[in-house]
Amino acid sequence: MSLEKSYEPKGFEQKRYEFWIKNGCFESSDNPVPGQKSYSIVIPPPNVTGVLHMGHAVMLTLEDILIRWRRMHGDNTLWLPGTDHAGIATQTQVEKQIAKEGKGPTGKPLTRHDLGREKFLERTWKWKEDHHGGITGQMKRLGCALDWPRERFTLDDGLSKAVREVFVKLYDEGLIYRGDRIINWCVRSQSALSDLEVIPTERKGNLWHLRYAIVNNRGEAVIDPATGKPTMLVIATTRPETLLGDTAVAVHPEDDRYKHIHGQFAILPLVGRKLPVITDEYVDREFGTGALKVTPAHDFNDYDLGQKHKLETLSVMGLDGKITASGGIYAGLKFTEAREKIVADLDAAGLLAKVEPHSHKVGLSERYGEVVEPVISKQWFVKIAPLAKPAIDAVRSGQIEFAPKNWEKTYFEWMENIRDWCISRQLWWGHQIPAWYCDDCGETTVAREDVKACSKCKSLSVKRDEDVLDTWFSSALWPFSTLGWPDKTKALETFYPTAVLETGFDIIFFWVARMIMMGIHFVGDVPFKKVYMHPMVRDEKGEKMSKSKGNVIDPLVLIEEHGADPLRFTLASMSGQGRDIKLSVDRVEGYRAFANKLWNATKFLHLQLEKSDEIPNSGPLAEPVEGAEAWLKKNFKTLAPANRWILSRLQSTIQTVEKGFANWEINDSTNAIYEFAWLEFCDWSIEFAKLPFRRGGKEREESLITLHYVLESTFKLVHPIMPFVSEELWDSLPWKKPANTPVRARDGKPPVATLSFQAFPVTDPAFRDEAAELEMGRLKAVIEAIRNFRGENNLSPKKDFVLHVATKDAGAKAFFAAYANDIIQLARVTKIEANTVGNSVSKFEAMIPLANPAAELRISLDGLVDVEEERKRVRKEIEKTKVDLAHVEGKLSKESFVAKAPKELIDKTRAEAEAFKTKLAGFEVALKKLGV
RNA sequence: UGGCCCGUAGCUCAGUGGGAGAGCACUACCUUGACACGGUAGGGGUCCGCGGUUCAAUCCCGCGCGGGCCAACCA
Repeated sequence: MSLEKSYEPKGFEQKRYEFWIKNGCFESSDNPVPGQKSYSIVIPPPNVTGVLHMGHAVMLTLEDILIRWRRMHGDNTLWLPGTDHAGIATQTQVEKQIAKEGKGPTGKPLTRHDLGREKFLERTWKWKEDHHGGITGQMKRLGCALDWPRERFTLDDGLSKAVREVFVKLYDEGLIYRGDRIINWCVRSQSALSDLEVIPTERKGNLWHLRYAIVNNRGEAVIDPATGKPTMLVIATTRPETLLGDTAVAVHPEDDRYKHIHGQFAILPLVGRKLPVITDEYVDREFGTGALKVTPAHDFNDYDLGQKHKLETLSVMGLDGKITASGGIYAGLKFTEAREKIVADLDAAGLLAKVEPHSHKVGLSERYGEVVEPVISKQWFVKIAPLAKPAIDAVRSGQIEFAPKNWEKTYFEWMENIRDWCISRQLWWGHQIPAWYCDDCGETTVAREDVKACSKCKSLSVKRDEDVLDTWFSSALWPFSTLGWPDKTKALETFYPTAVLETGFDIIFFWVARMIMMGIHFVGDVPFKKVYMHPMVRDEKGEKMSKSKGNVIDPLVLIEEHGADPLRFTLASMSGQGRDIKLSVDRVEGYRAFANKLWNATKFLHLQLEKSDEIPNSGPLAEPVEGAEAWLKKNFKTLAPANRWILSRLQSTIQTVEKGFANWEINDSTNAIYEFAWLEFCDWSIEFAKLPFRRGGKEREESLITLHYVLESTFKLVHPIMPFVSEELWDSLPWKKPANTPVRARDGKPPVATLSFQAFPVTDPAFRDEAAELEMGRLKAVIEAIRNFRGENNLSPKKDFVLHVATKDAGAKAFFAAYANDIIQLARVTKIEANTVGNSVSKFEAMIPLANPAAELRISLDGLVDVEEERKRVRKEIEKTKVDLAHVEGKLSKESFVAKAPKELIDKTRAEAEAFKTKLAGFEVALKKLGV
């Protein structure tokens, strides 16, 4: 099989993916073979109508790496795909669409109410069907090894059944209740929101200081001892309109300014209502005037205060965004209008002490960015504390581990201060709450099956609750609902608990914590054993990507331009960072070059394997009958050092890559592969092999077998990260085996040639060779010293020169005898001639002293380079060596170092000092040779 | 206010209790039979500051400074 000139991902990515799907490469089994471990990950389901963004790309890449890696290790691997119905987001999109289509009966744009619930849901389902292929298709383009036949959707029948089961059970256990509570109300969407869906945002506003007259229980003014006049309590507020709902004022019990008003009453400005003065340590004496107006119906903290002090709760702000009838003369005004009017009226009445600018946090709807009002409303809640406790314990006891570990702290902090979860939403797109209210007796019936009659009075006049559940309610069940729960399925038995939950830290509370609670409560076991948090992707400046800023880097564009693999490699290599990834396109281009490098190395190997022209004994080479690996192992001792060296380096690489995958340090894996493949294999191994390739015969065969084996191993190592290009190149190799994971062989499926079914490399001590690594290190240093001479003198590679070598001992002599040809080849030397120590080869010469191998290298400068240039080079070397020597000698001259440092370190340092001295002396001689 | 993360070459980032690294960018030379998405050589850093522990600190500890995130009861 011949390869294209260079890496062009468009030519093969789609084809490869189709091949994997056709052959069921990503499918898992409910019946693993005996002894086979199962490994499962459920995908964090993206919004079904969404478009793939960078956050998805990170998540999908990292999960795919784990899945492919475990599959190559022989596990029964399930990566379960699916999508989320995303209540508000999807409903809003459809509403926007129908609004464009026409006008309703009142002449306003068409709303969902004009269509009616049934019609609207039909439209939304169609919308879902139309868009579903978008996001799933994009996952496929990224190369995700998802088990597609098991794909689920949070509103499908099975999941709906699970949702219903959970709701009914929690209701029966008293953990779901309906009640009037303060909640976040979004006027725009006419729905309740959970705390998490409200984003506190800094807004500029004012602090209005209002005057409340203080009276006793008989209505007489209370005299302020400080002034001798009737007390006017000044209270600062950012929301004057809420005063209509005030039912108390509060001061700190220890605040001396206000001790005389304890137990008295305040007259509510404009309204005239008598409010009790309460004391509570919650009040901050430092803020404003140290006095607080309490509006239990429209502020979360005031609500708590109200509960504690048994205050009346008076709703004055309606769900329609207008002041309610309780607001007296202000009834019917919008909140903003009411504020203006009330402030004006207060001012007119002389009750406005002062106004000062003040910025404070206002809750905005996550979805619409509009102000969210705390109001009292009848909603459904999950009583969360009893569920949270075991979920906290599971993490504390280590049953679930977070990585990075510090996220556990965040988790605990939230879980220990958790509020009840408001789960009802006034939407249509979602799981409708399975509660029916009886018109006759008022009973609430909650049931698994749809209800026709009241469970208490049997009346047929029952109405179903119109609301749906928070989207996250169904997401919380995802790890087990997708596996068939509440039925006791084989899938559940095989794959629950899942191995890993991998996601962004921004949904720890929305999703991760809730899955843990629900999993433990309903399945009796944690839903996953590990939680891996990946960083957020930001732009080059570190800013959050957003459409409005126009700084979005579209992963699909990057895939289109550079291929899925370079993008994946980039994201994986940046995954080790703390919380943020600043993505730069440069990096993607760099890894595209890496893919191209692999491509060309493979092309070179093909060329060599097939070569049959002028060189003797160099026809197409077949794989050794026992296989390359066995052959190499058998002949390892007699292989050329360069071959033993790269095999040994491969072992270290395997070890690092494996450790990185296992310990959630995937960037270590990517770096190890990159450095091995490029800096060791391509830069040195291939270059060393060119000589034997040119000569033909046994040497050529040995190097070919080594290179083939190492390259194939590299493809296996990189496959989880870059599945497409690794498979394309691997498949082109002549000696590949269809399948070699033991599990696949027993699985009854026909073996197809794919890396998915290849065993992931495992380190083999038989291929470790420290002596070869040491020897090659020396050889590389010799070659680099000569290259440095050439480079520093700007010597064109075309300029030839002879290298004169004077060896100082038998070892050095043997060394140069063995590697003369390699040095000639790689350092671009015409030839090597033997010389004796100290023997000049011309009037001006470059002399390169070597410590190990002990030798002097000489190059005549006649007609080659400017002598002054070479002097500069040598002086530079001398300076460098002097700094090095001073450093180690400084250490050795300290008594405390010699007394306390480990012996090996001292020995090593002494040896280094000797080597630097030798080198320095050598270069000083060299400088003299240059006439200095 | 509390918690967390980050501060290393011009840029994006690795890294280690014992002489500072990569990629990109930059300079010079090179179309050498895999690769110009390439090769070779090179320049460039008080590893944020100040203390402490240690024979030895960029790394560990403390205190600052700067940037970011999260949770929040300052109306």
